This record gives sequence, C-alpha cells and structure tokens, in this order.
Amino acid sequence: MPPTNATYHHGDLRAACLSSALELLEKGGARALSLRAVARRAGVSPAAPYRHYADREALVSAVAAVGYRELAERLAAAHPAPSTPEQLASVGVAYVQFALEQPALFRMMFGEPCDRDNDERVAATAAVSLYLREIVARCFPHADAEALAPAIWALVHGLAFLHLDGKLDAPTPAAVADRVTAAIHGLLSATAGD
Amino acid sequence: MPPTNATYHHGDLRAACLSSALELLEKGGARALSLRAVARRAGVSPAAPYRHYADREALVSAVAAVGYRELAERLAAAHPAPSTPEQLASVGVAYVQFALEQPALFRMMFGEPCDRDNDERVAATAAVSLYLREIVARCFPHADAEALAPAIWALVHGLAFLHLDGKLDAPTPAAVADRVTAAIHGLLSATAGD
DNA sequence: CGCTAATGTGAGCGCCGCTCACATCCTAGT
DNA sequence: ACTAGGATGTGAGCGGCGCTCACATTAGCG
Repeated sequence: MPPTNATYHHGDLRAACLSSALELLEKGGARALSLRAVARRAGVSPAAPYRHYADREALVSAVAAVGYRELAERLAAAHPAPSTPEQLASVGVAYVQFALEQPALFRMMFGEPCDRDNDERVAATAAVSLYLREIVARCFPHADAEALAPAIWALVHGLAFLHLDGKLDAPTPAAVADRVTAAIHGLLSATAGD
Repeated sequence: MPPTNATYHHGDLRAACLSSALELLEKGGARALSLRAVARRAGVSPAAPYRHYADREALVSAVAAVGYRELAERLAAAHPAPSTPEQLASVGVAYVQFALEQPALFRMMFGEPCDRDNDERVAATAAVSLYLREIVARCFPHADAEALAPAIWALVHGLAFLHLDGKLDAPTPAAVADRVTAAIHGLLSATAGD
C-alpha cells in the first residue's frame, strides 16, 4: 500500500483518484463524477488530478476500463468455460445482472461517445469481444461465430439497456434472468439448426 | 407560425427552446445542450427558459419525446404494416439506421437515467413498445408476442448501441443492415418453428 | 549535496444550473 | 374602456464545474 502520509506529495494520487471516482459514481451517478469532487475526496487541491488525468474524459476512460475488467470477472464467474447453450445463457444473464447492479458504471462504459480512443479502453473492449466470440465458437462449433457472436452480444446488451431504462417491465431479477435465458435460447436454436 | 415580433414577450419560447435544443444537440452533442445556450440561441435571457422548463432534465425529456416521434415515423416509413419476417427485418434496419444517423438524439432518448418519469416521455416509450408488439404479433401469429417482441427490440437496440460505440466493426451502412437482417432472421426462424 | 523533473497549490477564467426580485406585457372581468 | 392579476422575460447573483498557469514543494538521481 502506498504511504498515505501527510506529506506534500500524496503517494499514489492516480490510484486514489480512480477509486474515489468509482465511489462517487456509485453514490451519485455520472453527474457526480467531477474532477473537483475527486480531488476533494482525495484531500487534494482541485488542480492536482490534472497531473494524472489530462481531462475528465481521461478519468472516465480509466473508470470504464475498470468496469470492463469487473464485467469480465463476472462473466467468468458465471461459468469459467461455457460449452453448451445453457451455460452460454447463464453468462448472458450475468451480463445483464452486472448492468443492473452497477447501472452508473455500465452506462459509463457504453453511454458516452468515446471520442478519443483511450488505449486501455479499446483493449478492454476488444477483450470482451474476443472472449464472447471464443465462447460462441465453443458452444456452437457448426455456426458462424463471426456472425453469431455479435448477435448474441447485441441481444444481451440491448436487454441490459432496456431493463436499465425501465422500457421493459421487469418485476424481479428472476424475471429478467428468465427473459434473457429465453431470448438467448431462441436465437441459438435457430443458428444451431443452420 | 407564432409571431416572432421583437416584442418583450417572445411569442412561443417553449417551441423555440425545443427546436434550438435539437439544433444544439445535433451540432455539438449532449454536452452542448445547455439551457443557457438554448436561451442565447433563442435571443432571450438565460433565465427565460425556466418559465417553460422546470430544469434541464425537463428540456431533455421534451427532446427525447421528439426523438421517439421521429423514430416512430422512421419505422413506419420503413414499412407501413409489416407482416413477414423480411418486412420486420427492414423495420429493424430502420431502427439501427436512425440511431446511426442521429447518435446524440438516440443517446438522449436512452442514455440518461430517466429519474423523474416525464409523462410525455413515458407515453412515447409505451407507443414504441406497443407498436413493436403489434408488428411482431402480425408477423408471427403463432409465436408468443409478449415474449418475442422484447427480444427483437433488445436485439435491434443492442446492435444500434454497439455500432454507435464502435464496438462492432461496421465498415459500411450496408454491412450494418446485413448484420441486422441476419440477426433478426436468426431469432425469428427459431420462434416461428416453435 | 545540489539539480532537475515530478507533483501539488492557489488563483482565476468562462461556462453552467438554478433562484429571486423586479419589469413588462396580455387578458379577463367589470 | 379600464384596471387587476397572471403570465412571461430580465438582470444580478450564488455555487459548482472544467481547465490553465505561474509558483511552491518534494523526491530522486548524479
């Protein structure tokens, strides 16, 4: 752990900003994530974070990257190496659950137009994408993974967002899970018979 | 047209704010949509818009409602009364095209957490939802429209967002359309055989 | 030990959301 | 026709924000 002594220099302000940002985001939504608030929370002057993040968007990208890592962990936790449609569906459910449990983070990962392509962020996105394609290829060796993987991602992603926005009535998390499972199975049985 | 005379009173500031907001949104993205900028563009003092919109979010909701109406028109224009999977797919393509052509507006419609449920906005959402369900029921009389419609919406919605965020490589609009069509057909043939 | 680059400070600019007291105008009721 | 009152726009102002810059402090390296 970096020394949090009360020296002039903070020790590891970069990491402190990142964790403060995550806390602020969870507590108050995207609008509460300001560089000034982060600085305040880290006990540092308003200009200090600019030594570590070029601007607000850079911080947001870093936060999003953390979100991608967390999402990847969640998916892996749902099933380490899915190889059947049922297992793949459980991964899809985990995706939607992640979105519902961390709405602000999920929105930050996808909601804002990523103008400047932060390297870290691009890499994280690519990782998720490849991971998905790999799973699909394993679950449906006879299908065109190149085409099927994006479709499944889109289906799950859309379910996540629509539930997040309250466009789909989801009385309980279990109902959400059922809907996700049903939708995935529907799509999959089609391509499997292809 | 309301008289745009140079009187003390504007005439129809409410509508002027709304159209200014749409212009600002198209030109500079969500971040450029500020009540002050809207007031400036309407040639009015910064506090004037507050007579017509309680706060920024109220304006955003009004903008989103306009977006929903435009989207509904686009879907209807794609096919007035789709009754086959192909026709439904063309509606899905129109949905994604709308998102790609008006990214900022689309994000405004879905991207921000709708805390207070603006009536206008809720109604517009419900309209889209019902419209979709109706179409699905007509295209697939033997399927469970209650379950299928959300799945299709989610699939198309997810494709729209992922393309918007550049998560899916979409070299040309035609490629996007192909992907959307293929994905919808896949999902549909599954439920049709059900 | 001293020099340099890295890091944090304080002040400040312009923009924003929002509020309030006040000015102006429209209109309905007499 | 006249006036009271509600609706609408103004101007000033508060606090917060992103961002920049000159300056202070420090750590680490020769």
